Amino acid sequence: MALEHLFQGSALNAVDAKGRVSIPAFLRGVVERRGDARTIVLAKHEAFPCLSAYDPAYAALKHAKLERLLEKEETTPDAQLEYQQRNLMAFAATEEVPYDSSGRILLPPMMRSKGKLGELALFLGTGETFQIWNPQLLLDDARIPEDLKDIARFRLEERGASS
Amino acid sequence: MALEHLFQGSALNAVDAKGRVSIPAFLRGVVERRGDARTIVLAKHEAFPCLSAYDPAYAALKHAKLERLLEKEETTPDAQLEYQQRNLMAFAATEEVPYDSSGRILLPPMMRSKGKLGELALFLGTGETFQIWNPQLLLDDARIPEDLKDIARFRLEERGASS
DNA sequence: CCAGTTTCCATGAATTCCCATTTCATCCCA
DNA sequence: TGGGATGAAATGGGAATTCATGGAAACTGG
Repeated sequence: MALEHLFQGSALNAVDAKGRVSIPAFLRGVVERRGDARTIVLAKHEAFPCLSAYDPAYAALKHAKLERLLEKEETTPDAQLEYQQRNLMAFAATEEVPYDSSGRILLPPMMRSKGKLGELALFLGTGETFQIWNPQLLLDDARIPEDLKDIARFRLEERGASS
Repeated sequence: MALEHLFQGSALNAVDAKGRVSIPAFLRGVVERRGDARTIVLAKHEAFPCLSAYDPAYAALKHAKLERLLEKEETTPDAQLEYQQRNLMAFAATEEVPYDSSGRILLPPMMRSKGKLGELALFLGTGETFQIWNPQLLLDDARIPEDLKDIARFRLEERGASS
């Protein structure tokens, strides 16, 4: 899977009282170049305490990949079950939300809770997808490289918050 | 990974009050021959106190290499985590910036801080990528060969600055 | 009619774009 | 050979646009 347009860079944006967040313009640019939707798909990240996000076109791609995998593999009960589970996670456990003309989404309460997001949302590009973190949780996570935490700290200072 | 066009040469350019720097024309030439983008990717260098820079096509190549590695490796939790970490460093810890018609980029504040760049930026071609240094830090680094420091000193004198 | 949403507009800051100036190397021609 | 003339590159400043974000207005279902 070689994608032309990759999510890259970092930004720290505010979540307002209504639960709105601006998706950084440089990430929106990638979403719109990959497909023409002004929509993103949100999911709980499978390993980290944050959200994983991507565009609908990428979701379709991932689905096609799963289908091909199923056809290749033996249709053992195990493989079938795993396929069902993955499909559930990929579609039932995600939410698709549009962003408005100013580039903001309304963070669905369930996702906000799943991602443990507070007043600040840290956006991190990771190539095929991007992540949305509560910056404090990232700083507290032992699995995150120190250089990346430095970036989070810089973004926090930039905004005038103390880490 | 055999690249046809390699970054080489050195130049010392000014960073203006708005944080803009001209990318030397001979480096821009390589960027545009490798792909057709007029953008460069900036990252903190992993060993030296400077920035590492390259073109988006090279970034995509590096990404594809990572993907292939993941597919080969066993999908142990360890391998998965390492993959996540590398992806974060490769994409979240970098910034892609376009250069304008006159060949200048706006140095993102975070990168300027990470690279400890002041009013002068020393560009050094290193083949697959190039580096951007604060010239004084290069002169102060014990790991840098004396001959290279001579080049830096020459560039500084050329410009009328004292080393 | 009210609470929760969604849409729309307002603003200040940041960033991009555009044009002017300068410097330097190269070229050309008297 | 000695000046210009030419062109590419780097740099400076200001105008125009975009972006993130706050708040008001309109809408909706109950």
